[in-house]
Amino acid sequence: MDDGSQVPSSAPTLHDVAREAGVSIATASRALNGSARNVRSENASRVRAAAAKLNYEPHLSAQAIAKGSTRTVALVVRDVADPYFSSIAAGVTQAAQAARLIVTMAVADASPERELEIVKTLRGQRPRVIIVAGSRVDGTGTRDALIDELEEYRTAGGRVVMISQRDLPFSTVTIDNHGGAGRLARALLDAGYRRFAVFHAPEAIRTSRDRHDGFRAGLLGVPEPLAIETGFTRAGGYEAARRLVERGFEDVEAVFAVNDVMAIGAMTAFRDAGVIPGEDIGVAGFDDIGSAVDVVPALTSVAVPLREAGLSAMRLALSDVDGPADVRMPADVVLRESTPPRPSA
Amino acid sequence: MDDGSQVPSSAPTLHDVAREAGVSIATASRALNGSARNVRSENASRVRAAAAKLNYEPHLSAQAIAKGSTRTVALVVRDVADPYFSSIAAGVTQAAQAARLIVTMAVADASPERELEIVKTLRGQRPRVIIVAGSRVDGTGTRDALIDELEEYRTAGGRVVMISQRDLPFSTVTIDNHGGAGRLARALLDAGYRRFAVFHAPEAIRTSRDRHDGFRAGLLGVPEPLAIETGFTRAGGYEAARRLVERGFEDVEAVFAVNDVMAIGAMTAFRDAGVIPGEDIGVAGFDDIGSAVDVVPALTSVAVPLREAGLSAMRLALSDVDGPADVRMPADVVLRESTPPRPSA
DNA sequence: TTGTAGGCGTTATCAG
DNA sequence: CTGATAACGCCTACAA
Repeated sequence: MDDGSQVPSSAPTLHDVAREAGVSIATASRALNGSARNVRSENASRVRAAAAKLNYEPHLSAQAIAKGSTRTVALVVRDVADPYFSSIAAGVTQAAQAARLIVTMAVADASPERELEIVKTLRGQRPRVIIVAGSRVDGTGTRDALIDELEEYRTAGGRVVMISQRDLPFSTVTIDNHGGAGRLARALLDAGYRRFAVFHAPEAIRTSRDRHDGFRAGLLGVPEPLAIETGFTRAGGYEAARRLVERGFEDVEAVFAVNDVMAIGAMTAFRDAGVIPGEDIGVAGFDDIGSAVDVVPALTSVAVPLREAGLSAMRLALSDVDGPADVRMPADVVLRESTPPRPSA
Repeated sequence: MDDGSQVPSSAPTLHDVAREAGVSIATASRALNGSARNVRSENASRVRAAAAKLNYEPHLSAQAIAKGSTRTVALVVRDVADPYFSSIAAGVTQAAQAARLIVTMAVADASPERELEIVKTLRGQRPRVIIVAGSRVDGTGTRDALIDELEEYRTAGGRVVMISQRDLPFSTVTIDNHGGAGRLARALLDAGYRRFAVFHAPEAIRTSRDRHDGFRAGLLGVPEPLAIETGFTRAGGYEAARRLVERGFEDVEAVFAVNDVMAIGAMTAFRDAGVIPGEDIGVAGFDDIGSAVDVVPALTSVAVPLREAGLSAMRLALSDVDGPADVRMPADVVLRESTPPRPSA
């Protein structure tokens, strides 16, 4: 009646709960979260009842400043829509929710500058953890700035985990790119392939370089593969395949695209050009994303447990190791119809 | 020398900046963000210099409680790894970053209870906006609880936007599921198909039901399609196709799976059973996810601008309309090789 | 233009 | 076991 508040009354506070329960604000606080043992059980239930009645939810920001720490983990990815990153994100959020942590996500697009800027503003959140996923371009000046930024964050008490960015002074979850690609090379040799092309991204993209290098390292006693540089995306793969077809591909029996989306784009390009993948030319990728099995022919790839990588990253962040720790995710070859055994020439 | 702090000195505060610049805390605050006009430019630059030197970032939680509002957008999705949701998430984060907002993400898995719980704890963040994406099961008791929760949040000053959940008292971005499916039906009729099967999810999943209904509504003068209920996932599509093959499919010329991942799973199942999609049987999906064109035969689908939906959701949230507003995303048929024109019988 | 002081919603300390 | 009261880091009248 006399309340008359039609304005957006903001959410109830601890104060309201305490008043409703007829206790002090301190008691209410203790009953709700603190070492609850020290509050008379009758009062405790009064408080809980009041909280329930008012549908009270504690103000996380207020808690954060009072306690001096948040329950937030910040995740930086290059592109959420990319299955590679969204799988990692799924793993991270799963582990975070299990630990009752909130994950905030930022997208760095393709630019290292943006990534730096993001990490800067992320620090404002005072997250417990910052996880940076993504194959960052290295060699740029912003790289050092990024490291400084993260190191400062860490000395301020934060935890940093990198996914797939080795050689940085932080805990890292790495994918065995080099080894996996090497094993793929040998598997293809075993299947009878001898002459290869590699569709790779610019050297600055570490993941691409590692896979490319690993593949070449696995190749023994066969000619150096033809290297075609292109974008790290589906479109890149498509375009590289088209270039290969235009150039003529009599001297290549199979192509290795450094990731699956590129490989799938390449397969489509081949088909569009009348070249049948798996028949006229072998195709292999890396990552073993879900659609690898739905494509025709099913794509030979190297399986990387992306979701697991996200889980591991959180685990690494939460475990209280002192120095930077490393976890290496396996990468196992999965042969499928896109690279059928080839009668040795 | 006398400082002796080796412990994780926490991040610099405004206090530190002020001291470094030799001004009061208030002046520092004003120089950094407030109506900066009222501070002598010399002091202003001293403060900025000090902030830069200390690498100061304002504590967002502190700002939040001081100002009484955050710069956070909370996004609830069913599964980040699903391309449907990750595309929406990409749109949301893009728009949010443009508006200098932080997005926090929570994953509701498959359970409505979990969704309710999430929205509850989300309120603790006091986000400016809550966006709920995903085709929620309706008819459950938790549905009403969810609505209550969100309504309370809104009266407390928050903004709510639903994606793809019509008939709720909130602003909504809907996909034209019914219309799109109807147009697909007519396009298939035009292509000469007459007898259909529909792979759909349980009735409680609204999106599935709408697409199913829309498809039937578009069918004129042909027999009622065979309905096969299954899961809303790739595995569901696979399994439904296998069931169809086992049952015998002489009486069906094409199947409509209510989403692309189901359709793609179905195509793989057909192939595994020796049935060639696009030749022995037509297949169509819905969503037009990226891999629809990479699959063979390329999948006929209904294109839904998912990323745009995410952008629209943010726009809706930020625009200051009074009542719930609605935005409807178009859904356009894309015919591809999985449903080649069929010589009318 | 600047500084002082009070307040935001919690937690934590410290007497009662 | 409970209740004042002082933080936490920042913003913003209000006063100087």
